[in-house]
Amino acid sequence: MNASVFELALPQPFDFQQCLDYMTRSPLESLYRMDYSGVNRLLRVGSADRLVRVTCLEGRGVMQVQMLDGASLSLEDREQLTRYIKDWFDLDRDLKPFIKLLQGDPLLAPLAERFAGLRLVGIPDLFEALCWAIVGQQVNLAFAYKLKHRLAERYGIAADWEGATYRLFPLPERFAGESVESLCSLQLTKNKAMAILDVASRMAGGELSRDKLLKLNDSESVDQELTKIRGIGPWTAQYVRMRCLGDQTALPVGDVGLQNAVKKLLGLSLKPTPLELSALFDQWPGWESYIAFYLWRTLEV
DNA sequence: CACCAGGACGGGA
DNA sequence: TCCCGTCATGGT
Repeated sequence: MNASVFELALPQPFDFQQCLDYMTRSPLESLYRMDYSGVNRLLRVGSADRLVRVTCLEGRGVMQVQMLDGASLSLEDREQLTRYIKDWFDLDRDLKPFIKLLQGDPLLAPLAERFAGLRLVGIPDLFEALCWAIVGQQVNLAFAYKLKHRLAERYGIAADWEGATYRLFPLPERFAGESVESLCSLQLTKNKAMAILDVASRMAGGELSRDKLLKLNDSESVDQELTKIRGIGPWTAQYVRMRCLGDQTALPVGDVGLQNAVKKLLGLSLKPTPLELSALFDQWPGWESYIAFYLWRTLEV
């Protein structure tokens, strides 16, 4: 047994291919790279940047995590990486009740058929999640991916492996002393540039962190903590609760993609309003984020 | 050239 | 509190 590889038990249901399909949706994704059997990405583990490969042996019911540099992991590093991988693929969630909910609802049953085993792919790093949400405000996804790539390319750490370049999303500290103008040169709007610098500064100073947000007892407090930052509105806060904090009840009602998905689902002639979305989801309490995530998939498959 | 895109903000009723 | 105009930038 090589100490550079470890395994995690897979929950049921779990469909790795569904997760990979989601992650492959944009050819512009720059933070990880997929192939036929898994995904590689550069991650900071402890104080080192490690190239990590994730695959699944679904017959044995395990996920395999491999360090591509072949070097072993300390126990502490392995625990940290395990935490990250579990959050990335939402391995600790029991989806059985969710599948039951889908199957028992005529409106949602098709989702169970099409996406069974798909996990809500997370963005465990708060800074990355916030930046991704900020660059994604009110622009199409293709452009959002370009902006993220430019951020990673200019400010992130890179490592080459087998002819491909892998990038670590920049750390908040990297933006200390950066100007709004330098971010705007990447074609971020002024407001987005200022928001990212503000978030970076708060996180680097320890005032804002994922752990602190997780310790708040209700979603309203989280939204309040986040939306007090200029440039972070309700959509961004809800999005971060959904993709980063693992809040099953998060529902980005202002999301135009979700609105379009529901419009399609119900055969409406107009996009539903946030209020209408909220009322619709009242019948599925506790699984808002998963239903929203699955509905997003219906726009791309 | 119009309209859209996985919004945010501020002023006015 | 809710509504609405405005900002801002690339894609289609």
